[in-house]
Amino acid sequence: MAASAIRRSKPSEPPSSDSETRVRDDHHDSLRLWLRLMSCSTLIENHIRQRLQGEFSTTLPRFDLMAQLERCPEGLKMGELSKRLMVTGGNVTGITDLLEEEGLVARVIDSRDRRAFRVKLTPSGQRLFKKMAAEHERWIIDLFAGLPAKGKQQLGLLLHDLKCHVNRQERLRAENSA
Amino acid sequence: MAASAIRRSKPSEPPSSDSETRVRDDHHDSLRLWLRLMSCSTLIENHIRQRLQGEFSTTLPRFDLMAQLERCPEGLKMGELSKRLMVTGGNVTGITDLLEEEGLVARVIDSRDRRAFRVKLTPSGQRLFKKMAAEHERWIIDLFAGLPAKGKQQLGLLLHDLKCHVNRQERLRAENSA
DNA sequence: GCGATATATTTGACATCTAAAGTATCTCGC
DNA sequence: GCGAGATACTTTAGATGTCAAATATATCGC
Repeated sequence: MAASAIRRSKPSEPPSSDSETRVRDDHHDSLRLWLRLMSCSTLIENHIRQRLQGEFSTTLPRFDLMAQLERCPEGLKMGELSKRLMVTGGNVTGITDLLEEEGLVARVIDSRDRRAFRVKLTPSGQRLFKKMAAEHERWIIDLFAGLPAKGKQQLGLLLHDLKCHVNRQERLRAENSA
Repeated sequence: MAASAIRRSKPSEPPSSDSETRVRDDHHDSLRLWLRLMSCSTLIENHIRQRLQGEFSTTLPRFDLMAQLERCPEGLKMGELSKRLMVTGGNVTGITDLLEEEGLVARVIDSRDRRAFRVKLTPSGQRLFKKMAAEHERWIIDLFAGLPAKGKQQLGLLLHDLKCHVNRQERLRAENSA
């Protein structure tokens, strides 16, 4: 999480609309867009983080990890968790260790692959997560309450497009550098 | 940064459109919206982070801090940096320490308030940041290239609204709990 | 089967982050 | 001026994050 703020644009330019100007505006839009995305995300994230800490004495990463497990009752491998949470494997190891100490998740040996195991929610982890998820959902709903439904839908679609687009761009870059 | 993924919605519901269903859909939209926002933001953030590390051996928080200073040649107080970067003061202390060791920023004593000082970019910090900012801008432009300009503008507006809205909601909550 | 290579996870060193307590300085009321 | 409280910053302990190296096990070609 960070604000990633960049230099302001150049001071006022003459209001023309030749193609070069349009391109420059478009570039400027990209940068500004990124800053706004970042700052929205950080704002909400900090809010959720504080409430998780205040009301459940837990953290967002732990909540996120449990959320992934909750929708996979058969459990998930560490690597799978790493991919879904978009963090490194070492990080998943640490968070899983702590959740395991707290008795909320368990590492179950995978008989077919002795390198790996499945991480599962324990019954107590399931119970706790259920409570937290309900509260969490309410926080989000309240935070977004009053925003026009139409805007939310549009925003959702645009973010979906953006995500797909960025994923494509990353794939391209990976291929080119290979 | 985290993916913050939550339980999927309930399995298929009858296609009605009474007011309760609309409300439920709207709530579901809020949650999904938050997940998408988070995941877009994390995706791009990780991309930028890796490139900053790979090409300049630096990190996003350091870049962000320098970016704030670059647009304030007169320098910024630690508290001001903390607000703008949306992180705690202790965190700003740490990052500033490192940047200072690297000779990129300097703490300048404020004669009017001996508790505080102004943090400024050193000439060498200015030179380095200029280079990094140009590259960084190119990365963002490339990452967003191909996305329709109209969509970008719309997304920018919607995110702006969202940010203002969330800020209002937070203010309200703060007042109520006070 | 055996060795080369790939995959799954952990470990270690270090950079961010937070919350809370500590230190120094300012400001205001008297 | 002087003491009470506010403000600016640092420090501490601990959680989260990265990368790179280490460990253990699979898998594939031969």
